[in-house]
Amino acid sequence: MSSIKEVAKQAHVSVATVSRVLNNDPVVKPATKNKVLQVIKEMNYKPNLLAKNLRKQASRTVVMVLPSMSNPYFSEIARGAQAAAYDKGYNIIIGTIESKRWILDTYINMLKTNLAEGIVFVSSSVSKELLETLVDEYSVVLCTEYYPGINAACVAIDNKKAGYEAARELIRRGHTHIAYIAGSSASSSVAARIEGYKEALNEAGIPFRPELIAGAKNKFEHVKEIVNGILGQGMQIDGILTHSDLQASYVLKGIKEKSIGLSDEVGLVSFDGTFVAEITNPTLTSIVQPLYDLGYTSVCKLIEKLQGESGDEEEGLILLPHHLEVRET
Amino acid sequence: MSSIKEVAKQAHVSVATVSRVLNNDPVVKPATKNKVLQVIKEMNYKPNLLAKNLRKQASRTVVMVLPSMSNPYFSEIARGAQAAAYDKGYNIIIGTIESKRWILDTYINMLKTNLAEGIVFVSSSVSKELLETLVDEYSVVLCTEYYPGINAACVAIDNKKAGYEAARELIRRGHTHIAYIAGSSASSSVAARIEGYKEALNEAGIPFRPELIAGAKNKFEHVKEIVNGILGQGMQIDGILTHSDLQASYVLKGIKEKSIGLSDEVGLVSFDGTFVAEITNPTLTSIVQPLYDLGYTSVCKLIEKLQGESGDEEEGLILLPHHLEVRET
DNA sequence: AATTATTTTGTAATCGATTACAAATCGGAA
DNA sequence: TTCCGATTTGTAATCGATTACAAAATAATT
Repeated sequence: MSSIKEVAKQAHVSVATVSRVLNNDPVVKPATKNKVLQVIKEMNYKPNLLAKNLRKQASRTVVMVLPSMSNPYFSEIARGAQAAAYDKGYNIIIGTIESKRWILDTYINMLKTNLAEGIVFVSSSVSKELLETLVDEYSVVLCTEYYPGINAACVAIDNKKAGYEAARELIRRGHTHIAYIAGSSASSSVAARIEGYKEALNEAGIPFRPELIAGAKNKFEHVKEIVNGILGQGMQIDGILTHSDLQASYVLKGIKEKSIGLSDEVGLVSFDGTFVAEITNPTLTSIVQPLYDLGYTSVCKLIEKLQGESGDEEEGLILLPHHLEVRET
Repeated sequence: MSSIKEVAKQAHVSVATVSRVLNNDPVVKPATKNKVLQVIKEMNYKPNLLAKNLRKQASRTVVMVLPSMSNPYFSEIARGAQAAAYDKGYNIIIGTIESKRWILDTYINMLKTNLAEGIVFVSSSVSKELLETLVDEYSVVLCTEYYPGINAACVAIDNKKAGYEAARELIRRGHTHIAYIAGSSASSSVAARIEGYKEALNEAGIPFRPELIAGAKNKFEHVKEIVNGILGQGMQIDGILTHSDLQASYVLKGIKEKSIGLSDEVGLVSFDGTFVAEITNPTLTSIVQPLYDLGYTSVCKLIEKLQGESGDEEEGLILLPHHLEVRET
């Protein structure tokens, strides 16, 4: 492997000059610059970034941690994140937890060992306690999930408004017994959406019934259990909100195979708006999140933070617009 | 940021000793080892991996390049790849091309600049020409797509057998006019599956008709166009094989909204077996690929290669088992 | 031509680890 | 005690870049 030293020797200049050429230092005389570039091309030289990174104490690498990869919701965020990193000239490591908590250490250690300069946590991929120990020392951005009291920027949608709009849509269609299949975690987005949901009920004069709310994982069996559980309590349901497209697809599946005792005329509105909403039969009405942009913006914010000189900026909530897409359900 | 030097000073030993402790060198006396470990803990010291990587000329990082992320087919491969990297103590960078060819350079440059030690190309994320220039100099593994004449290991399923089995299933059910919606690229897997398909036809005494084969992208509009094109030529179709679950879901969608002029009793078998096959209505009969294992094995092979002393091993085709999963279509 | 100012290049320290080799320490045998 | 070998530790070079500072080369000024 050719090094800068060999290039210097071949070009009859010092390593400093070669380095200057590599970094486009305008101080080098055009003649020498050309000579050096010539040699670089001839030798097919590429600088060793391990050395550069060490010297500059910067890896130009960021990490994005996702709960999982199998949900298209996350892939879309990751796609935006990759694009942002590319545009800003950074490398990005996309890591997933897959519900094995200890894997998170791998990614956090990248910060601690200088392999990465900053990190984006998507959804509930990290606990508040851990976050607290990180935000002071490292650059952290949150994506889709807000942690009150944590001093880190958060990029998300207005979940309360989204919950309100989703519920209002069902109410508009005349549904009044609306169940809410929330996400599994007690996250801020779930809480905010429920708030919005309540507000819509309230506005329509429909009493709020807590029995109609339950958390469920992105697993068919789990969703089925939850819905049947609510129905088993004798609750009449004519509308359902789900936290994700996948959950909604499971509801449809359950209805179809009659393992969920709902008529197929129940109103169904989901969150996310991934391609899943378009391949189910019937297709899903959903609150479409700007997933790509959420990923893109998160990484941009993080990199801005890394490059900004003063460390004490707003660190607020950055809300991106969502919209209701009415399809067949 | 604390360095090894400061640890050495605090512990009243040399940096060499600290380094030995960090690397579990059995030569250090237990007493000093404990003393050093104590200081490391007190100072909350973490070694700077940028320095270590430079010195050892190894980043313990590999790259996996995927055509895209939006297809669950690839996410599942990526999931396996991540697990393998984790198990082997490597970092992995998952990169997607998203049909912007120039992005590939980003990942290849990681090899050239010592940021990564090896690379896995999934599907047709790289051209044969480029591959040829890479395999001699770098460690390369191919995943799901084989390039004859290229000296790199390839992890895939037996596509010919899979094509045969898929077609045979439709024939078994009495279908004889079987269209094949191949992948968009002129890849080896497409060719192999078509070979198997032909073999099944041949075995059943059904004449092969090239008009029934067409490539299509993973886009609804494109699949619709292709299928309607075949039908427009007056071809009677009572069975369809698709290269992916997504394509099959588009066929179902087209049938349902009558934008594809097929009866809903047409036999449909897809490849992949992602979760998509389970959320469509009806659910998809498909050739299930061991996607997670394909990703896992690819990365393992790559790392083995990196760690192996002799560079000239078999480099052959590693075939993983697939199976036909009969669902509703 | 001599002096100064400016441009261009080179020398050497540095980033933070690893590791070959040398040196110190220790224990036991003569 | 003295010497030898084994164990343990330290010194310093090294990885390949960047960069402050010094030095050389060139241009401008008197």
